[in-house]
Amino acid sequence: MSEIKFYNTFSKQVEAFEPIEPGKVKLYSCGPTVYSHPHIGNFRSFLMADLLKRFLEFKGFAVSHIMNITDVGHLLDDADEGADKLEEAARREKKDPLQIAQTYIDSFMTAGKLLNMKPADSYPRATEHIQEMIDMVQTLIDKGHAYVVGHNVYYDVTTFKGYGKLSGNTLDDLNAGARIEVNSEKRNPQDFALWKHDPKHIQQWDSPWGRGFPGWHIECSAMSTKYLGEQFDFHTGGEDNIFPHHECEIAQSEGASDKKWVKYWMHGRFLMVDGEKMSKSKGNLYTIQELVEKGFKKNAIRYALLSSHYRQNYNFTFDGLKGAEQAIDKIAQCVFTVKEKAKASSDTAVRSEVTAFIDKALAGFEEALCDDLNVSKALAAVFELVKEANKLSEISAGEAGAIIAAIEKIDSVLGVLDLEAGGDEIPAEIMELAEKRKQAKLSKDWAAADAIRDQVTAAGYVIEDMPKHEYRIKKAD
RNA sequence: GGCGGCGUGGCCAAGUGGACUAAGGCACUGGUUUGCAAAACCAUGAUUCGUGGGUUCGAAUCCCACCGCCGCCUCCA
Repeated sequence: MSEIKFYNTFSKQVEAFEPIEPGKVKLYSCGPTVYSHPHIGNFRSFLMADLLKRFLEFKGFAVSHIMNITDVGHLLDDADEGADKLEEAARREKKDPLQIAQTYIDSFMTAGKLLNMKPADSYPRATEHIQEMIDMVQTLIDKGHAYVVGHNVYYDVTTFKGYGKLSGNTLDDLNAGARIEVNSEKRNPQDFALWKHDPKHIQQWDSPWGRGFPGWHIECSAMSTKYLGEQFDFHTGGEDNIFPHHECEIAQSEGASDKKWVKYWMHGRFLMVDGEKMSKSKGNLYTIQELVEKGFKKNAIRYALLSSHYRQNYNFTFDGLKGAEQAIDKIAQCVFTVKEKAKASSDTAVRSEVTAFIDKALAGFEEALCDDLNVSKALAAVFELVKEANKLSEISAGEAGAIIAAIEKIDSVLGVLDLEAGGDEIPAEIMELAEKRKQAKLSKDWAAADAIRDQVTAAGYVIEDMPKHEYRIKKAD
């Protein structure tokens, strides 16, 4: 049994995985900021966390998973000026910020369901944890990590010796970069806000420092501590979160607790579309719902976003999505065929060569994922299994059961097959046509059979013939 | 300017010093099968891993240079 290894952004190395508490894993994922519909890029990062979680569960760990919802806007820039995005959206759509947030939370949840993401144990919302944030800010002030200027509170980065360790930035480098407009209130240009006062802000709360709103890093520190404790195993996010967001979170959490906070940091690389960076101006910012409306299968979207390594830029294309549909169908087809072939059998015996290729595939699958979630390699093992299974001309009931159990086990991690749903939903009239065609074929009326097939094709379905006049109907791509 | 990543067959992608005479998927072509298709199976495709040097008995894998692409350096998954 190979050991589980993950690349840790903090150490910049692949490390052997050892949970803090045996058998248990605590996982925190940076979730959506709900001022717009989440897009495929956001979901690539969320799906990385989903894959990690499903794999750890596959390996028998009890996983506690928390994903925050950022429903309070961030400042646009560190000069602490400008509108925040949630409030901008609220003004644009002439709605209350919380209404805006709810709209996009719903959108996020819908898309997550379409992508067959396992729900987190809890989705804490920033606006419901203001008190926890205030408490943590107070602790940081008491410990000398933070200071108050008027109605604002800042974190003094020079008081935290590890600042910059995650991102590789040093205070000097950041100084040299100096894109930062110097805010004269701060002791150091790199200091970041923990609590801000701004009368223009719509969302405001009372605090010991006056009415205001929390800085945009404190929510993750406060909420993760509340739900997972002062130390936990994994923190995931997109690569852009590394700096400043996660760097600042470490300074806050470790500054407040004086304990090593997160054991493994995992960050997904950005997704590109047609070789270009995704952006609104290029019009290549797709949402999951849009792709489903375009007729792409939700499982194919999941497969596509998941099928390349999370530390690799993934290039999203419609051709790639088509390919993903084909690839999933190959596995689904195999399951169907195996069941069909074993239908008449009541033999529970399993030949040793069948056991052998099943075991080999499962071992290969598991070993690949143990290696820092090498999905591409894991998928190769799956397709070897499919190929071997397809080669069998006779399959006993026992063998079919073993093959399908293996594929189910694999899909508990991949989550792309809809095994319990049994494939596409087929309308009754299409089922009738298929049955008529079968009768036509039995009476060797090929012209009638072909005419019916054309009719079915025109309706957007495909009939695939099986041995003994059986058939499978599926939606056309 | 500082830091980091990538470039493998038509497309996606694994492999990071020796059984690589380079997985797997998609697409293509030929064959088997089929009433004809589809699906499935078999076969075929990189003398080669961005380009040029170098190290080594041996390099896709290490080093140097160059070219191209991507990310971070206080909005961003």
